[in-house]
Amino acid sequence: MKELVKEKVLKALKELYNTQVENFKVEKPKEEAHGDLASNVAFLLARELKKPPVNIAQELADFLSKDETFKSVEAVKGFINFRFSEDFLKEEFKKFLLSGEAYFKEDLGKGLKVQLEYVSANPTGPLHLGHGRGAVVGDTLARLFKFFNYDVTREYYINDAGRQVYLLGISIYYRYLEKCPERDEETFKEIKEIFEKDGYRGEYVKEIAERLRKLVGESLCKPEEANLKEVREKILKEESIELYYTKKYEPKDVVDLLSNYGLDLMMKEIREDLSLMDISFDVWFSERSLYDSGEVERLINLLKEKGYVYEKDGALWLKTSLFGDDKDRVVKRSDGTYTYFASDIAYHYNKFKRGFEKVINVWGADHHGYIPRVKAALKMLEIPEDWLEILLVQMVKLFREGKEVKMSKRAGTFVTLRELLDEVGKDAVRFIFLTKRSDTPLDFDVEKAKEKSSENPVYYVQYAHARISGIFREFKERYKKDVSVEELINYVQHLEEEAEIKLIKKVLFFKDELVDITLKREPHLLTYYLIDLAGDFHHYYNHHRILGMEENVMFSRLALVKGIKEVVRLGLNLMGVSAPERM
RNA sequence: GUGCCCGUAGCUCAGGUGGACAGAGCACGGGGCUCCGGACCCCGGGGUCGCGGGUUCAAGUCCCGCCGGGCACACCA
Repeated sequence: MKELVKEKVLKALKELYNTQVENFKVEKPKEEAHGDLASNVAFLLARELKKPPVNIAQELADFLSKDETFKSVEAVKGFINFRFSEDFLKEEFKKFLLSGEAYFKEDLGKGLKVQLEYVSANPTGPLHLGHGRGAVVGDTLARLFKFFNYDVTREYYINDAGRQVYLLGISIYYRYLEKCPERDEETFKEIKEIFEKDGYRGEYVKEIAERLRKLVGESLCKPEEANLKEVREKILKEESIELYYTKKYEPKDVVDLLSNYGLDLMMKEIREDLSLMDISFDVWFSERSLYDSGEVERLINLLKEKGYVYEKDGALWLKTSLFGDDKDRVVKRSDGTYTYFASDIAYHYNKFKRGFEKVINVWGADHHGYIPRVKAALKMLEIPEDWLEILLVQMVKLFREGKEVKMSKRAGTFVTLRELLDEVGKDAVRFIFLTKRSDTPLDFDVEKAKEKSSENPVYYVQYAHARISGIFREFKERYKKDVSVEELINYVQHLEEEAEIKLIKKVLFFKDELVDITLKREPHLLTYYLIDLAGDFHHYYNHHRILGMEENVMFSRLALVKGIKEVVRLGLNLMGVSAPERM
């Protein structure tokens, strides 16, 4: 709708003044009294035309008034207020009814190759609420991009390398050794020391250790007597879960073996958690593969050739401070190993080489200090500045009975994403994660999420959908037949009431809304639109009967609610929330 | 200490590339179908948009300072 008006304004400018402006706005005014859409063009032209905005607005309004698209075009204090004619709106609404969601599609993306990377949680523990929020934001954006014809790749970067993976192995081994009837005390002491300092203390580690014990018995209690090869084969043979890391990587010692085994189990958990939320990925990208292929090393060499690497204190440093970072960063430690930053640059370079034209990373907000160094590295590689976009997602706080549930891995009061999903369900989780701008912290009230009332926006919106479905069910029941949209569109002309025209507008404006949400990367606005639309519908429904009215009234109203249902369905769908036929 | 984000009604928050009298939900008070789903609807009171300057025809929105809150500042990932 906005585009249409913009075009008309541009045409008018050309005819009246033979001029063009770029950055004028056509927007939905806050006040309905100011029309369906309003524009500020006149203000922007005042200087060039050497006329007061009020006069320009008047001239434009007079000119555009002739257009049948509009019921009225008025100049008010320099603004131009547009009001669509009802005939135009009804014709558009019919088009929408016939074509369904396709009516809202537009070739925004033009097939642009976009990669969205999100979640990418460390495979050393279960997903927590923050990961879930990132997952929902990323997934919803992916759906929106697809809708507008971007060529989207959804990717999960698995941090399966480095010290954390080693610590996972240590932690599993510690929990395993704890329960050994007889064990090598020397080894136990050594492992225990590392564990107590940096180990993962969650229950899930114990579970992995127990699962391991079932497979291999006590054969790892005394590592010097253990036959690593046999143990590994035993695991591969007995374990019912598909093992990737355990199979692919020859372990150098027991801890290494357990690291791989742990990774396999954790990744399985993570995939399951995500699929419970209907979230899936096109690519699962392994950090370790960047080392295997030599990409990390080659990348550092490339940066060396470009003269951005120097040695200090036995380590290799990257001159990120040249490109806006606070200080230079280590890429290769004095012990010869690479830092996470090094592989991360290689990862981004890899994305670039894969031909993505736009890359969007959805990161936890605690990573914001990390952004400048990544951006600096990309500049060194001469990758365009706007190629990488980073969206930060703030943490989620859990509230139960009005009190914050403090999360601490150590205290054991850690609520996982899985637990929340089990308790309140996918729809509520996905919807509520999108009820706030993603860059501000979110308070998640468990009781409200479970409540089936207007306290809970999920139900409010879903209820609108179910109610409309109910109307059509009842129609079929009473009249023993279905109605097709082809029949319904013939009655659209009979929608005359103000509330009905208002609803038609609301429905048709969904397209502008979607475009806006996509370009601004603010999927939370989807929830606000839907709550608003659902509210308008509930209001309408409470004041207007549909079934049993005389033919023109009944069928025109059926057409109207059919359209609303379709928009609610599409909106929920883009958020990955179900649109139930009954509740 | 430095950097980033935030401060809008009693509570939770929209609005933030400046634009027309500041919005919603909840809570609080009062009301609503013999009839399509009451998980709904209607009415009401409620705000110096943290404070102080500045830019502008126009500031909740942009700039500066201050106050209050969050996060980040490793040869961790």
